[in-house]
Amino acid sequence: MARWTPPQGGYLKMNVDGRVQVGGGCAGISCVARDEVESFGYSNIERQKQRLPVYKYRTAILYLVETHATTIIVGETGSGKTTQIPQFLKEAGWADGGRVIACTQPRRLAVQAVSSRVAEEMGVKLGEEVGYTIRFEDFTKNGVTMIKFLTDGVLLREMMDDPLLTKYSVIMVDEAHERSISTDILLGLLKKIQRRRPELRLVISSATIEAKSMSSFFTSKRRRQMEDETVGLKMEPAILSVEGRGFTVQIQYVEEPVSNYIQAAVSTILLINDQEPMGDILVFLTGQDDIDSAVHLLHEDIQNRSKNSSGLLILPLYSGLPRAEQELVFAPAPRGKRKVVISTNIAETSLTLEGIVYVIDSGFSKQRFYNPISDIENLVVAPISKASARQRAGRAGRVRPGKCYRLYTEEYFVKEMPNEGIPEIQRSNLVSCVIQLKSLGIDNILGFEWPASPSPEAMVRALEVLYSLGVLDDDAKLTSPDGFQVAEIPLDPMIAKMILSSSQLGCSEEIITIAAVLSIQSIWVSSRGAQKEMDEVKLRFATAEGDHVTFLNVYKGFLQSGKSSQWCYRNFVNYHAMKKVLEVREQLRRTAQRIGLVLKSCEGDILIVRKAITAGFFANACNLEAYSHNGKYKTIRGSQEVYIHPSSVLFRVNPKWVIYHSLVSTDKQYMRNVISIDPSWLREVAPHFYQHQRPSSIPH
DNA sequence: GAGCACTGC
Repeated sequence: MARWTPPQGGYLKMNVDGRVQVGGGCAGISCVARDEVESFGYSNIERQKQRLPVYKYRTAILYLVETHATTIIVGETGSGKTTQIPQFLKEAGWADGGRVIACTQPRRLAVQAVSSRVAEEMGVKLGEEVGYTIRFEDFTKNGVTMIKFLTDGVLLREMMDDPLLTKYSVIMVDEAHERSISTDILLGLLKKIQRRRPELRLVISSATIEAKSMSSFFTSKRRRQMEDETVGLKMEPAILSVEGRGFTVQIQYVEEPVSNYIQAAVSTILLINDQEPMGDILVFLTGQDDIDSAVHLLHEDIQNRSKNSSGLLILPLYSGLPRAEQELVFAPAPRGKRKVVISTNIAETSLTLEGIVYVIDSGFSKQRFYNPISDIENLVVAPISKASARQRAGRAGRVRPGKCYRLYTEEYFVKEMPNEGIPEIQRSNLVSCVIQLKSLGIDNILGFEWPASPSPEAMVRALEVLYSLGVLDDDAKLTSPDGFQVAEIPLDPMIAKMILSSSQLGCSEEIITIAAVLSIQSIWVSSRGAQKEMDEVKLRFATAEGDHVTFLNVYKGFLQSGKSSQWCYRNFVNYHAMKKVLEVREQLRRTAQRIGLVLKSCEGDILIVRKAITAGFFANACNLEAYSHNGKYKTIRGSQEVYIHPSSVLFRVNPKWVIYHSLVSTDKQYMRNVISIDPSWLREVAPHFYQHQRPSSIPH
């Protein structure tokens, strides 16, 4: 690779816009700051609690919650809102009489971290007065737990049994500014619940939320009317801001737009290393490729100029990295070395690194966009929002005053960068979301009040897909039993439908294994280095039927080895992933039994396994183009040009008819996880879907 | 013969 040329005669020129107090941050984890955790003793804890900014708002918060149906708390990093507000509420009696205070988080890790911190502060055992629930883990005790932390996804599942969430007196929705799909669905549903349960209190908490738009969402004419009827309770939300406790972060912008942000990032790292006092550097790039080339450029520089940059400890960070390598970023740098973490968005919210003093922000991240017309989700590099930029900058001010180098101009930041990102619900396939609402009895999906409405096209497309799966009827109501059963299974409806069919066909044990494997990222060890060797090992499990059947062979081998980690290591299989497969599989078996499915093995009759897969994924059927030399397929439904991904066991095998699990779009559309089928099955499992196809594409 | 931002049930 060519050596980079430093732009503009050496280094980027930065201008300084003065000192800017930066907010944002991961409230969940950030409240458990190191200085708080490392001290002992009740009085010490008490003193620390009083030092948190939120402490002086205690009375105000309790008053607002008492008198308002909804209270919006805008709190910056380190304000203490997540750990303290539930305790304030409990002390004020909101958990009396067996009622429970709930606090939701978007991520499992945050739920665990925050709940154990709160249990420690209250001097109780986790799982008693303070508990938590995430998928696979329920540390709560009925009648004992007063404060319960949970993911918003778990709370949505709870609504399927108890639509009005009657055991909760207050529900605090934390990190609402992240606008995840679950958070948005939850907010829409909570607004509805409030109409039926005026005594329920909501606390919406977030770092950088546009509080006014959230407030207007929770305000409506009908609500004002209720206000008159419910004496003393204000329906219009209260808004309270709590300052953070982060350090000042000085922001620097480039004077001219940069053409290559990877090179710009690399030269900025070297600039910091030459000119700035010690302190670790965190760089935000978009993905694995960017990160790898930045790491490469830096290593080249170290070799060429050995002196200056040899003091750098360069660490990549992204979710696909093997666990051990990921953990390196948490270890402090050796004496005299400066740590440089080059990361994706994972360091923006999910992971918190201590000791970062300098942040370099490329201004971009990878974001998912869904096209309802083609029904394809794409991952594209897109500009971030001001809210994200502030969040990234805030990562530099956790231990002492820091600096953030933005690789874009101040003018761009002020004039062009959007204030907030597009909520996930407006960028996603809505199939799961629609069936969830249907199962909660929301019949008029198109009339549902969202904090941000998804496009009608995406909504209609989701309804179509669910109709074709036979889980919605002509009136868009859940069918019985299929629709209700699919809604109960905590996976994508197409997977759920596949499981239902497997119960009828007599291969549910196998299909549940396949469903578990498909629901985790990858069961293979990621190793770009030993690719050839890995491909060869993979052939041991490969079958002509396709990837799904290959998964069955891997699972079988794993069980026969006695679930051995050595076996996994030898076979390039990710041991942690396989443990997860076992866990998901167990949950699915329990769910299947609960909803009355038949658990049965097909004893090697793979044909019916492929039929069951077809029953869920018939919409992803593709036909190899006649006389195609390069493995070109066309989707039957949309005549999209697609290819088998080189990681598939069917790559270069190119069966005439295939079904894929998902598409990845790069220079071509690649099908990942592919299985060969007999086209006659398509009409068998989905006659309604295939009867109106063009004559040329009708399977015979 | 190529590459997967991040979550969650």
